[in-house]
Amino acid sequence: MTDKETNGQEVTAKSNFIHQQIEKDLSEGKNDGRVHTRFPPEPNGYLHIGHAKSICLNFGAALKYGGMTNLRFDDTNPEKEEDEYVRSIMEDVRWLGFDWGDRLFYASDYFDRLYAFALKLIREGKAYVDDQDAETISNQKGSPTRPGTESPYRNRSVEENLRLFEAMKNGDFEEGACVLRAKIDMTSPNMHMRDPILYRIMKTPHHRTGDKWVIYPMYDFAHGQCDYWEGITHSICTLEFEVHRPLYDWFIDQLKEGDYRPRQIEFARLNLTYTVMSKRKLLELVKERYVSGWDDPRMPTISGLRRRGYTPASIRNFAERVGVTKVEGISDVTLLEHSVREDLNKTAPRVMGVLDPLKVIITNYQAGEAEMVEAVNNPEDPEAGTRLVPFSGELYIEREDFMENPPAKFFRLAPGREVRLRYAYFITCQEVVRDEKGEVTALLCTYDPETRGGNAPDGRKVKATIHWVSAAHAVEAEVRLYDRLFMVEDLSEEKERDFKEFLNPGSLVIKQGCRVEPSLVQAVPFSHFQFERIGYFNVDPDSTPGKPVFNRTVALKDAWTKEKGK
RNA sequence: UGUCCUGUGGUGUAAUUGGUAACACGUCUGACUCUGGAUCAGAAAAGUUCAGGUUCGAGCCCUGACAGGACAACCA
Repeated sequence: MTDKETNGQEVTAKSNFIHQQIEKDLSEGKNDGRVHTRFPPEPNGYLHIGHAKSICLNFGAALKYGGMTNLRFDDTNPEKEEDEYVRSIMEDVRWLGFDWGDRLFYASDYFDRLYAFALKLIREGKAYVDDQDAETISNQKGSPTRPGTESPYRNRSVEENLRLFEAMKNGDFEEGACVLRAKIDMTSPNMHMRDPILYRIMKTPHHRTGDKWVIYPMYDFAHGQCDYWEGITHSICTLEFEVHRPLYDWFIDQLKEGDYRPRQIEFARLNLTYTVMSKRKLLELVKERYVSGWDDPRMPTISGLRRRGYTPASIRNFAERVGVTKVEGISDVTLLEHSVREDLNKTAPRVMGVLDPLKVIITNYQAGEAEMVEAVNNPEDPEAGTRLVPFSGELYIEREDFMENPPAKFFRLAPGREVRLRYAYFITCQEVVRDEKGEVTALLCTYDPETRGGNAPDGRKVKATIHWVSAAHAVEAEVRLYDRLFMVEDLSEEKERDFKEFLNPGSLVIKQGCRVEPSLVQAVPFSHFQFERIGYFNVDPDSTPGKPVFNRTVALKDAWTKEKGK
């Protein structure tokens, strides 16, 4: 990880409806003027760009109003949760530039208190053990348009409930034999209020509590209470939990002693064009090897974006730009791409690299000789200085930069035409060399020694400047070019077919035999570069000594490609 | 045939809380340039889902439609 740990402070959050609600709460003197948020991932997968939005929102709001943010793992389902995910989530949050201080919690930290709270509800006649199976309970729940009916076990005595619940905890029953339910209202128009399940029996070891428990609380029974015990004031979550809010509030009502109470506020999750954002689908892509892993650079995961070459600042800026609302839409990936280009343009050192080499022989250059030319490291940053790049009579240029029969708006090299080799000399193409199949294998060119450094003393201009590397000095590299993972813009509109049918077969193109300037031999994994005129690249950890591997983060904006498309 | 949420340029958001639609990305011009990058200047693009109503005045308030979404896991 070579990106600097910024703590996200420089993100001056523009206002949104959540900030407005926080300000209203503050002005009404709620919760002693405290603002305390939390980021509550379930450790059942890697974090993605949608989580990044939530992280920025939660940590950002606390930063803005002088509050704090807790990191809390919502680990109430041992069947899905693993330590690997816990590890990766912490890494990703830190990498994004946020700090939860010493406030690292797990829902499982509260299992004892949750159990005690359940006991209290039973004693108050507000919870009961139901012996029915899942299907029966589900049928009794009714439907969104039809009220539910009460369980025959609903009115058991407090004593019996206490005894049964303890037996549940002691492992006296099999999985599925019974559950603990809240006694609320089976006719409520809100399905979540129809005697929701509080505890179920699961004889699966938990990643943190081991086999201490065989009963586990449901999300609804855990989340709000954890918020309460941690002193959370604003519990920000996504829209699908909106219908859970009355239940969230009901539990808080049972728990609350003073004036303090946490408040749940929902916002629309992030959707991005040409990708999927559900952990279930991402897990499927990983498990079935459609991608190389959670950190495959084509994945919208934070680890994937990191490996692809995205920077924390670019992701934070993106999160800021998409804003926070309750409108479910889909944001354009090009906005994300714009955010990295903007950041990398200011910070990435420029280098020269040729993806598809075409040999150029400078016929009037002394064979076997070489010299160093000075190149600017970053025109956007004078502090970045300059470097020396070797030049010789045998070079490689980009195959795309030469056309034998150039169309009107093609400005680059062509027979008889003169162009500038960046930071070096003007060259003119004199002759095209081809193999027996007619394939162009080399170009014979002449250079003008007077143009050293890139300018002609006689003031003559060239239409184009192209990049190059010296054949003898260049380092061979592998370059991985990425394109969108899916071929359709909005996957949510393709409900009829399996999402995997829309995978883009060309999302990864591996190019071997690329040539990069020698300064790149020892490039450190995860460092960023701009290959001049091509795009931004990131060193992949697959690199080996002497054989770097680069990932294309994003291409440079390219007027010629656009012109070609016309 | 329910309850709740949401409808503003192509996309994402704004609109001093009732005062005459703004910003970003994208698109299109042009300038500049040793990256067809960056930068700079400018343009096109919504009259706010629709219909009524209140008001001197409505994207904001009211009513009713319409459209999209969420909710019937012992998932979160």
